[in-house]
Amino acid sequence: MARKILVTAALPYASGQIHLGNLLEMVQTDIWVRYQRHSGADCTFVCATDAHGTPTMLKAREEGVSPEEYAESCRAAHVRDFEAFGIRFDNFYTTHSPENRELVERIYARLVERGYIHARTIQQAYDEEAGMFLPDRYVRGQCPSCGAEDQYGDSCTACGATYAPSELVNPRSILSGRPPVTRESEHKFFKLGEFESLLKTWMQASNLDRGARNKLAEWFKEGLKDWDITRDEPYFGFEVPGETGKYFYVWLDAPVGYMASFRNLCGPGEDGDSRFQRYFGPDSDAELYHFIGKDILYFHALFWPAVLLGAGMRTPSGVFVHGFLTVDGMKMSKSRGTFITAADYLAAGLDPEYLRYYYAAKLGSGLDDIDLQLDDFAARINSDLVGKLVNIASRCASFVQRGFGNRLGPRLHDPALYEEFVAQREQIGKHYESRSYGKAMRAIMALADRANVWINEQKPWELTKNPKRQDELQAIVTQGINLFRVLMTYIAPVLPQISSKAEAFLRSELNWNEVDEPLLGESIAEFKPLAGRISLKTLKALVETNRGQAAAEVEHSEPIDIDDFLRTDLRVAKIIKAERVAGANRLLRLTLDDGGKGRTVFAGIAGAYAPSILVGRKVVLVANLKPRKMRFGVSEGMVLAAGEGESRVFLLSPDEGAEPGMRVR
RNA sequence: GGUGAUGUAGCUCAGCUGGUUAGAGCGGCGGACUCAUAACCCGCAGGUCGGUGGUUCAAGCCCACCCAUCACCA
Repeated sequence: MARKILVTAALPYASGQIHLGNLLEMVQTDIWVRYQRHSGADCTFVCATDAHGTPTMLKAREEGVSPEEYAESCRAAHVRDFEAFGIRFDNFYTTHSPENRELVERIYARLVERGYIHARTIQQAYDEEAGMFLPDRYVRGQCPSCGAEDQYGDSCTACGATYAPSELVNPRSILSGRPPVTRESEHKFFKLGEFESLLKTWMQASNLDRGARNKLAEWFKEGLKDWDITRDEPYFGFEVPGETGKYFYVWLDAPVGYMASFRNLCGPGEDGDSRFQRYFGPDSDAELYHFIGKDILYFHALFWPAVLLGAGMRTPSGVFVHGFLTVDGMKMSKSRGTFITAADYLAAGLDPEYLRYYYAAKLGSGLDDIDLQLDDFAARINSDLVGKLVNIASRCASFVQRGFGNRLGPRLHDPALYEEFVAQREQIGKHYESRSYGKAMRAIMALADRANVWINEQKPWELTKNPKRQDELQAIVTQGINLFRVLMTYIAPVLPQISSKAEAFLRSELNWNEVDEPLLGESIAEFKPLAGRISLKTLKALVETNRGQAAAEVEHSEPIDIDDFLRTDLRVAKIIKAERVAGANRLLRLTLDDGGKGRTVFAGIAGAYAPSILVGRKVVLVANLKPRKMRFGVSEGMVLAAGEGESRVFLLSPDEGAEPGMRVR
């Protein structure tokens, strides 16, 4: 009996654009789902746009449309982006749906019935001009703890203190800019604390990573507090039945949105209902897994199972938590150009399959962050995917075509080797199952290495000259093609496009459970390159373009703390020598006195400065910039200048008295 | 501040319940081959496994402290 599995990925929020971080999760989930389907499980994958909440309401207002219309346009954009990356949902719905409303109301009614809801009056910041209560993030002011300016209402980015918005010094609403007043409001609370022991039991029984368990244990230790599940109008969401002007908090209806998306997929009427019940009924034997980022573990491993337990429904079989994506070792940032959206990636002409492979190669089961390094990215695609894997088909195909009219031979030359490849299926499957895709990729690439070595040893190119050994030659290249076929089958969950191209080439389906049967005696299609190389230049250009756009919106640049800034070692330096660089019309080679041994820096300022007027001038130098090898030599730093480039470049210089080597801060 | 995670060759990472000379891929250098998308193959160089102290016959792996990085704090 095939496993029945329902999988979800975290709901992307309406107002956000899909970026490489969202894609990390979607790709992780999609690979798992595809693997399950390949290996014979009945696996369903649903998701939705998280439509509700204050940000959606305000954005819609800004754009002069209804929140429904706005959320729908976001959903369309989400669908488009995910499709481009080969994410194969069975349903991508929205949380603003009739199914979701019905489920939320039903669950809430049960929680009320069983006494898990109580009312409490709270004090909350209120913007009188905007006429609404303010979420913590909509109040800014001075941190009560360290005095840092312009901090959010919930925590300080400078000192890390957490507090209530009312504690901020000189608070103001980011909507009207006026100081908020405090108003009372009655909210509904969910008694999370009553579920502590049930949650602990659930945690033991369910599939959670060690890291996630640790985190939960930490929260249990702190004690579980009641959860505020309502918001005041105006709000975009579902109204609480029996109340006026009260809405369910977006985080209550979002996870229910998983169910609602599935309910929608099941179809209307009783048939739909019974299918739905097979997955969500209390005696369901279906597995239910949520893929999420570590930032929303609290919601998925505490609130969500507790709500389900409270409503007498089944709980998730597991919650799979992944880390964040960093780019070149740092958080994605608009100003660094590393906040890359799905659309940016595609616009740069990069193949989505490559990102899928790269993520797969680096993903493990834990919640460690994944770093996207551009050089590493290019290297892995070019050497692993193209140089190793695809190359196997490429180097064998020419023989099959020229010598045998694209027909494979009736036998393999080395059946034992083929068996070894088949024998890896189980282990690789386990790696997929446990989400250790990195290990799976390594195992596959190790086999690809073996295949390439084997072909080298067989030297098929020497046999072409010997008419008596044509059968042997055909058996060798037939084996090569078959080894490729096995590997493509293994990697198919990661590379849907390339593997379907491989299927077209092999004129046969890649079937996980049938790799032990080699493809013999069949005729195959003419070989066409399955994947091309990428150049580092394209990748770098992607970041550069983004950075350029970011510069245009300075006011939105992300705040950094003083330590971030101090990592940049700025020094006063004096230009000793400045000379044009032959072959580069924008560069000047500057020899600098930096207070130490001196150094050489290439600066793109030739369009604006004649070398002669620079000598003796003092500038500001980025002293700890990694040396960069250029065609003309190594640049050991950077001099600071303002402007867009070409002739519009303006060097910064210190006032009189500053000496080379002085730190700038 | 509290808590958690991470720190292994230039880069990305493996290293099972502690056990012989610490591994792979990429990059670098040298060589070989020519079937293949300058791909593939062989060889070489590169690490006091963040630091200090401890437990042990034996520690990258266990313990303590410290340092650095990242994250979370509903």
